[in-house]
Amino acid sequence: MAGVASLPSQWTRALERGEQRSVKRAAVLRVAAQLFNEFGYHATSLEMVAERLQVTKPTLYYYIRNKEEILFECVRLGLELLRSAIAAAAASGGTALDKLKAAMHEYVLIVTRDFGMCLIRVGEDALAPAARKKLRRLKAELDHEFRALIEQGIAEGSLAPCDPKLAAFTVAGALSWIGRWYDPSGPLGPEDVARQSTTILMNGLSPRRGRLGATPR
Amino acid sequence: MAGVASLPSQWTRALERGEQRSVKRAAVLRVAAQLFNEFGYHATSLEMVAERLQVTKPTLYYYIRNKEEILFECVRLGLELLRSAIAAAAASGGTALDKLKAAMHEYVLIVTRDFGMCLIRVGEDALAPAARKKLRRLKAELDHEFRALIEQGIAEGSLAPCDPKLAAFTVAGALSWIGRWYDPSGPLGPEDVARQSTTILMNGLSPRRGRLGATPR
DNA sequence: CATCCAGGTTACCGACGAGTAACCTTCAAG
DNA sequence: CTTGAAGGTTACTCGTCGGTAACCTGGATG
Repeated sequence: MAGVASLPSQWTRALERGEQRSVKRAAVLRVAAQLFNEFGYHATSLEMVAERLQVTKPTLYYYIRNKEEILFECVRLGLELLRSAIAAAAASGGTALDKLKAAMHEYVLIVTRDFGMCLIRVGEDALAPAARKKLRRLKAELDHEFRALIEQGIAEGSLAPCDPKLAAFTVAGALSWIGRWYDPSGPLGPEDVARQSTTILMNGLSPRRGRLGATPR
Repeated sequence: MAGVASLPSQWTRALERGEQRSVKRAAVLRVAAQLFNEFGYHATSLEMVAERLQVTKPTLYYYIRNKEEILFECVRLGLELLRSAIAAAAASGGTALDKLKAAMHEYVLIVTRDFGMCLIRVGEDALAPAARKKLRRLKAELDHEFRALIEQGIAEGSLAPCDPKLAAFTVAGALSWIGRWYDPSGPLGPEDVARQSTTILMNGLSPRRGRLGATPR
């Protein structure tokens, strides 16, 4: 902001305009995501999106190309959030177990928020094959990173040996599903849910003998 | 069948007609569920359903009232299957842990099939409030039975102490999610998936000390 | 043989929602 | 002061889809 103020006025104007534009575009995406989460993609009309933004439908087309692009971007943003969270966890210090726990925690925080929820609740099924393929690719990358974390943990002995593929699916599934039922206006905070779910997934339902039993850390 | 053959012909005729009718109705529901699972509720037109059944659209209205009824019935059937499976598991002998394992196994088998998958993938969100409420109620019952099984296990010491509500959500979530990615034409059989997922959920990702560690049974 | 009806058809209606065309307004720039 | 573009509006098109009306047909029934 301060640095921008010393530039030629035309530039700052242009920048401000550009910012305004992307800010508003982001608002369109966020509101759309919320409505998609509430009513589903097909049951959400662009008129509903426009109404909640206090504008008329054609205005939306100034910021987006079409309805599909909205969904694509929402899902892409959700995936991007997850990807960077997992990457950050993987790049942090500690054992693979610690990294995995951190990743799982962040995962929950994301799928309980607009774009992450949209990724989970709506999905990319409504999109044309080309767009769907791109998102599937992103998903595959994500799964790969997640699985790598598990494999690493098994290799170093901080995780129990198991099929990494199924383990990744199971864990990601349990965490993803939270995005289906979680209600931000409900009694449970995202942090609580994250903590408890990850604990259960790490320790399992069966009781543990020995002093490792009680929820570690 | 054999008993029916000795009845007056009018009766058997009427019965046959009635059977025909309900058989065909079931076919409508099943095909619709498959299409819903593939394309989503709103993206599936009744014409598509009719086409796959080799009839025309108005014919469908001889067997069902409207599109909403189809979805309602599909989801209800899915829930009914789950409910009876869990009830059967709960009524079986053995420890609560055994019952829970059995219930989880059956759960997977159901959500990888047409109606169970429809319950998971489509859900009741597209329905009018009244119908939605009924299904929500069924879901709540289901959750209750599942949770009771967990509470029972904790009480008798065959399960580790934890919040039964979150535990039920986490486990049911992990298992439900399978219905999202499972592909019947893929390499993994439902049994394999069920076995591995339940094992992971029972034992957790963290390694277990002591001889209980190795995947039990 | 006339009739009735289950089970299906063709042809249509009405609503709704995505997307577009053409127009209006504000405001910075020359 | 006019020009031009950003940002928005009203009014429309057009395809699709849920649902209905009216009609056809074959076989059991009296």
